[in-house]
Amino acid sequence: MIQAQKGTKDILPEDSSTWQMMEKNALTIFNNANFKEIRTPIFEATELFARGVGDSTDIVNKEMYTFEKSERSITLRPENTAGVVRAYIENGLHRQTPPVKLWYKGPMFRYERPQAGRQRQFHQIGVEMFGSTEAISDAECIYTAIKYLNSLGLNDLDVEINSLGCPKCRETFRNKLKALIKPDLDKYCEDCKVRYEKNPLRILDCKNPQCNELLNTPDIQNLINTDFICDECAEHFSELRRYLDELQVKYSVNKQLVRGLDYYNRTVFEIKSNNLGSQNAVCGGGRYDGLVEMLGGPPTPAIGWAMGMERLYSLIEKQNPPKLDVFVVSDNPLKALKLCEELRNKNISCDFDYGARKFKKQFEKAAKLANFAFVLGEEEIENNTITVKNLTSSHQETMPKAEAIAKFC
RNA sequence: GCGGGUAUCGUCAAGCGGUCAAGACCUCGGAUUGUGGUUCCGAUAUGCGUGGGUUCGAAUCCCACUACCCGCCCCA
Repeated sequence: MIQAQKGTKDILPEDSSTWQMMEKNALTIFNNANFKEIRTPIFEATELFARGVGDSTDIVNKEMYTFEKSERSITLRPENTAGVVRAYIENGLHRQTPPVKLWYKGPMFRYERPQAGRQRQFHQIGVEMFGSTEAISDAECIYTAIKYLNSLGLNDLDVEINSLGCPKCRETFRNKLKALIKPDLDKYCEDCKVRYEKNPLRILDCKNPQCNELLNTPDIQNLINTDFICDECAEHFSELRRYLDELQVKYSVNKQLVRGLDYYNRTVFEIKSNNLGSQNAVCGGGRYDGLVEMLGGPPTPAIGWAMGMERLYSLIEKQNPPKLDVFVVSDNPLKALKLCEELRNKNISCDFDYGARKFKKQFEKAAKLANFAFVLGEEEIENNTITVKNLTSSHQETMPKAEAIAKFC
């Protein structure tokens, strides 16, 4: 027996109403806020992710599904920001009046050990906004995420924000941090030694107790807690905070929030739930003002976020699959099919029994699947009538066919 | 890459070395021929993840393998 691959899952019919609800809410909320949907390919040139996501990230170093085809190196997208940026540049979307607001949803692929809230193929839904540095766009971006989550019935969530500063102030901070870490570098974990060279900020994110201990010196804590970012970035951040306050968004500032992707600068944020187990982030995002230019486009500020749909799914209340409007009960399958088609053309959902089984069996099935039964037996066929039975109240009535159909239009 | 756990019908699940591998749900059929959601009856694993071994005898004990799940790391 061939099984689904490790870390992949079938989304079964019983789950589909819930998934459709997630998608429907996204469509209305994002459309209303002038986000346009974009769909990019599921595979891209490996180099796009190596450069776009960053070669110091775990995603690029050990989690990509990469293969060679016709001497090209191809990778299944591990996230969608790099792909959207590529499409933005390639299709000249930067010629449109800014800001350009996009949203997407679709499967992503990361080769990791699966566990609760983590699969190898999973789905993300996200937004990207290009062309504005204004803090108000950061605020709208975060607000849109919260609004979407609320629409799914998720209100008990923790929003954390931080500012990483711009490349300039980050450089200063980075050097100061490296200087403070250097004397004890050999005591840090292997990962952190690599991070020290490639992306020292990520050391702040390390979960290793030993490293945490080492970071817990007055000098380092002082550096983290003193605003290391430049005046301009600080102003941007406080502006954002003011906007969020005005929008009555509850958040906390987490100075150690760094995010694992290299492209972020200034604003970063995460939205977490306590009901998820250890993979507790439902949403992560931030500003990436340098990425468009780095991938060959004109200098363009941008900000975005992504949510893990499977994580959302496990948090939201499951939707019951909707019942059919009508189930046709008949001992003449062909006539039943024809009646069904007539109903379907009028946008009435319906089905019938292929086996011309006993009416008892057909009613059993009707009650399970539909709100109404249309009985089309010999008598009804002869008189061109239908017996309409309300399966909730058990009330039934025979009437001309046209009248029965009209009742549902 | 490193820890821990579990594998019995489509699903949940009992079984702890000895007649035919409980039970429940689902599905299908029946309870005098066209009316359901209640009730009653019946059907449905020569099979207990795979391969070895121990034993007169194994789903039950031992070994190996495989798969999946959970945690670390990281991320959504």
